[in-house]
Amino acid sequence: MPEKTHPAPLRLATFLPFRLSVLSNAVSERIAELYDREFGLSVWQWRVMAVTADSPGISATEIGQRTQMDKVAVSRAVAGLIEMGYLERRASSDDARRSNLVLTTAGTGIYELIVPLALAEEAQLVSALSDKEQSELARLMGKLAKAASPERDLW
Amino acid sequence: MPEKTHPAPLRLATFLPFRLSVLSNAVSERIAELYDREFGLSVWQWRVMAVTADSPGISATEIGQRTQMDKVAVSRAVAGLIEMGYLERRASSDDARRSNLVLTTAGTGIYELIVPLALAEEAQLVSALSDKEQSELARLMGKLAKAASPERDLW
DNA sequence: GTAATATAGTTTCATATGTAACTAATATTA
DNA sequence: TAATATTAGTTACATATGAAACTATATTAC
Repeated sequence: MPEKTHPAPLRLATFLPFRLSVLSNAVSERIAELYDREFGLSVWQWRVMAVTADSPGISATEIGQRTQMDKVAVSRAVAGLIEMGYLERRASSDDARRSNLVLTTAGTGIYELIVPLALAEEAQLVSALSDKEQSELARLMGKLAKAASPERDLW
Repeated sequence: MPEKTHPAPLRLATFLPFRLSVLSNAVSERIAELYDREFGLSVWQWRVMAVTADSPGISATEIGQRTQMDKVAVSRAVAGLIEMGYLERRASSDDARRSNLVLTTAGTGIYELIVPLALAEEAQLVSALSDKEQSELARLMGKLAKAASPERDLW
């Protein structure tokens, strides 16, 4: 008489999507502490600031591509930052639909305040790993990202 | 005359919290495709089902601990699953506040349908890595999780 | 040059989520 | 054992989010 077949078990604790999600949240929480609690910025506002600082005059669409945010999220983050006085919209000479975004002086100021704190927090976090382990982790994450989303370049 | 000091630059694309978040989303999306599109389950309902399948009679509080969900999220996921007929609430004999949750026959049915699909998807994803790389990734993630959240055990 | 199509970005609306307040039951302590 | 504090879980409210519709401009096809 045939045995009842046992389906392959699934333990959440070893299931990659779950582990990644929990780890990502735990890491983000620590950094968010900085820009959120200290400066009232959301993750998205923080991302927008980062790419704008890196590429002044960037458009909302480009921001979306670089941050993996959709255009609505970008629009809202930008609106918030402008309201706070950290970001400025400049008319584009060649295309009236797009605008060129730049950090204001105030925006640059708080951005430059946050960056070293964020980098320090990150450094402290990864200091649990050796240099070799750090680069190995980065490499493996890269491979996985490509496997998960071969169509678009994740970063 | 002193040079203007350059603050350490921050490139989003190499910033760990960003990379983790984007990777986690990309991976989750692929699996969510299965339980969401096919069966109309949210991530949280799926997590609740997974731990309940693993531990029939579990309480909402325990579910929260195992899934890293807060009690409100658990409450809502449980309510939804009950409404869909996948989960059943049983009175606890010794403590009238808590209830013992179990999957219904229907719930077990669809859970056992999803599990092999989810595991197959996960397997396909990590097949981009060698066995050695897979276990190395798991190990490094574990170390990082402990560093990010030493107080509570993430998984 | 004009009609049709596509793109940049915003707004609207319905739903999801987090925080705090709440209810009911149990445990503590005096 | 009565009063107080804790715990399990739900509800209410305010805010965040995603999808679709919309506005304005630019591009393409004819």
